[in-house]
Amino acid sequence: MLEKNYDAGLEVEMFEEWLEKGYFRAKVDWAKKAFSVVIPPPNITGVLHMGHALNNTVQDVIVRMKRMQGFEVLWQPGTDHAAIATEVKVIEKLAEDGLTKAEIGREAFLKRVWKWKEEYGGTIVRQLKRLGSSCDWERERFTMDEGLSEAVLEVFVRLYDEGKIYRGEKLINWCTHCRTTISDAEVVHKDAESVLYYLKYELVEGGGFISFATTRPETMFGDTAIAVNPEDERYKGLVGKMVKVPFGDRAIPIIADEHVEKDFGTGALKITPAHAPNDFEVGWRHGLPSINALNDDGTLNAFATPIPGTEPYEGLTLAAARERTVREMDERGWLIKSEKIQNSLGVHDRCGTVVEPLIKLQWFVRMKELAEPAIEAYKSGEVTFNREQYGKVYLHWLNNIKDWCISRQLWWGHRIPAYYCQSCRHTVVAREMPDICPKCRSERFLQDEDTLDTWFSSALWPFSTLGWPAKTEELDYFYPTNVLVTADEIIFFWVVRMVFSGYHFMGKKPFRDVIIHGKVLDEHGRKMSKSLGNGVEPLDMIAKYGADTLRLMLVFGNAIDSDIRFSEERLEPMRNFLNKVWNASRFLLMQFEEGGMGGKMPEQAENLAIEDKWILWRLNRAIAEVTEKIEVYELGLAVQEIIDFFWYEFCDWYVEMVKPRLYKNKDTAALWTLKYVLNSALKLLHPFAPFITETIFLKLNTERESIMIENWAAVVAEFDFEREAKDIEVVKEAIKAIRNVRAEKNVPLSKKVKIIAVCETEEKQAAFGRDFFDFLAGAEDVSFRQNSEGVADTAIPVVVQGVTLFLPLEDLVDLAAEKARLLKEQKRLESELARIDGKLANEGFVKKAPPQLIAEEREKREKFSGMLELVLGQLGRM
RNA sequence: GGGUGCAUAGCUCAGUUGGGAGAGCGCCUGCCUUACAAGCAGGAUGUCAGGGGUUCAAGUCCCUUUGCACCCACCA
Repeated sequence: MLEKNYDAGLEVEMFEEWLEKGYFRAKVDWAKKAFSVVIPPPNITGVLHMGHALNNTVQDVIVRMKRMQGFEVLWQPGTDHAAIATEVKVIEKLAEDGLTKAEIGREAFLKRVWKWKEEYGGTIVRQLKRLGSSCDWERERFTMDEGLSEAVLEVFVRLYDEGKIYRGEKLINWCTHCRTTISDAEVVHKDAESVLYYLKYELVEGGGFISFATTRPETMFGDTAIAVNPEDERYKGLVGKMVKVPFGDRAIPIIADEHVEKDFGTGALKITPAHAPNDFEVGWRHGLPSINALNDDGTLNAFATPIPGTEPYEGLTLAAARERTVREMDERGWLIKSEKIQNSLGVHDRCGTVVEPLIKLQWFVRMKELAEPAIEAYKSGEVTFNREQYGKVYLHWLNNIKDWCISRQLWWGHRIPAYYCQSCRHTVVAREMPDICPKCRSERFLQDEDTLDTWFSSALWPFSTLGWPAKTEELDYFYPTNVLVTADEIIFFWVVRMVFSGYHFMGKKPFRDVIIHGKVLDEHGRKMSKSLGNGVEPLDMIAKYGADTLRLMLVFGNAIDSDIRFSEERLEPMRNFLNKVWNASRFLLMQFEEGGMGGKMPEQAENLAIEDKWILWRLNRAIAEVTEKIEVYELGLAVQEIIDFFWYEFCDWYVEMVKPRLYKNKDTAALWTLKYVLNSALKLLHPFAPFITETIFLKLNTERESIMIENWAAVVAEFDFEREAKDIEVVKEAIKAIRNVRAEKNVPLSKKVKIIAVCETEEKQAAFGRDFFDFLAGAEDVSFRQNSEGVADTAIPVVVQGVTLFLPLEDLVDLAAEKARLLKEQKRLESELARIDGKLANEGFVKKAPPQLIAEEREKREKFSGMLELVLGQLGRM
């Protein structure tokens, strides 16, 4: 017997047992079909947030169903070393002890990071387990594991040998806060209000001026030209002339370049190749020198030459320098005016610091060629997205791809395997430090100080976790994986990079389906964030409601790709549903025990009643529907169908219908059907609510081991009881109509009523003769007549398809009211018929609509006209 | 500047090959019916943002207007 309420507190123990029994374990088994998924590895700095909860619920639902369907399922778990995020955390911790990373040195620092990882890195893994994630936890990997690091080395060396990795001086994005380069994908653009300054520089000869507009006057230390559009008549005479940069007293040329827009500002543009992407291009085209006036920490360096005779600029921050340059220009009359404009600023996605474009010597991956198979993969349908729009985003990014800056000035990460000969400066890229320089025979090498972008290693995740570069059976069996579940913001960082890495190194795509799900927002539709303090801890919700409830809430009532507004109110309906499941199960268990079956049930269906056949037929539909919806990753619709079936059909109707049979004689067919349907429904629900379904399943099937290793619910061809189902639907209509009348007349269910049913066919009689009318409609008994002759005029008529039911409620009847009710019904039926007749009379419809649909319309017409006839007949009687 | 998505009941949202507008919550009425009051039964509520088009048929496809959200971007 079950307790009165489900206790979610038992979930932890249950999970431990699943682990012990090895249900999540994946092994190569060529007799079975493989199904594999790689987890988007959470950062070791992470703690479980609602986004993770959603992401992992979706994956868990899919893999749990696949496992029950008989696939050999690998859900590959693991964590990411999260280079910047982790390094920042450890630096902060160091600061608490009054230390800096420079003070303790590289080796000691890395030791501390590893220690930090041991201490905190497993937090999120424990939390994922609490959610019920059925990963093969024995295969947990970490992006800095030995094996995965070997994969990184291999990839770097191979790409270098192929000429796809190079080192070069290019304009990169520099974060002055994190003191490292970042990739384009890590720069986010924020709208900003800036000031556009109109300045002028004096011509070297002739004493004239040229004016231009800029939002960054503080970069003028790096100006190496003034550019105008070649078509611009205003400046034609000036091109080739020199102007004086007041700061440092340099002279720079006026050049013509098509990049300059005549209509913006004054039509002239200062060119600072070292500090702006466009200017870098212009400078490159014109062979201009570039002057880097910035230190790594965002202060100016010695190239920031002041106006002769003034204090140095060196050491000033950019903000301070802007203020001072503008002031000094103004004092000399070189500031014409300033105006506010809207533009956008690139900031580092991790820390929010404004990104400075700088020229630096860095490592890059040449992307153009690598991107091609990834583009083709989407175009040919080898790799799909659950929504076309995400495919477009993916394509757009790949079509406009630029080389990927992969070196980072961090210590935590995979160190770049480039070695520089200390005597001849020759570069060797190799899996390990070379013994001897191939050029000068020197034996002294220094390894590159930089590490790789975190995403460099996660790009390899689908195959590095399976043992690559070794040739493993796992790779043969589980690669490519089947589906990747993630959020849209990760498409560029990760999805794209896994795809081209997969094609390049494995010769195959890394996965077939990419499922992009929405974000979890707070109840007002805002992002959950620490600064707003509006985050909701999944673990708190799990503690209060149980993991099953949270999981259901995250997928119910939302299309998979739309954002979810989280509110505790949304958890309650799911808790209520699970409570319903629990209590229905409790009731059934009571029946089975009282039925003296002691858990032993008949193996086969025998002597099924019409309602048994109906629910089995309806179960078939539910199984087909739920399975299909999960297959196409529409989990919300799958849950909707489970609830519709279990609650509104099985509990509200079927269980009520069979109560008389249970109470009277413990009807075996009813018991069998109840158990069969409940077991099947539990299986359908299991991927979403693994804990409660396991608990109930084991109580219900004491001889079984776990619901997890049962076969997925299957559609049974023998349950093709469509005719019975139709009759039961009419019975339901009738019962609803009777309840309706009772409610209107305020007749409680406890006041029993004799019902007279006027119907022709025996099947209808069989359906309407069931004794559940007592429970469901408060009927004392149902008697049948061929026609309505002799039925008291004071009986209330209720018309459904093929049947008129009379409720003799003499003392309550109000003839006028009943007449009005029937007239209303007549009107309704007539309008339905008019609609159908309109359709059927439409030549186009009859000619072009699918025959199936036309047949349905004809059927409806027959039904409604039959009902109308009955209503009219009754009206005539009255 | 370029692109994408959203607008459906009071609220939050489903509605995926175009074929009789749905759920949850809330609201109203009545029920302590021996599985469940976290429940049961009944009820009210929609110019599916506005306009145009395609089609026998449009919440669903196309165009357009308005409002909102997001993404990309080398707008000095």
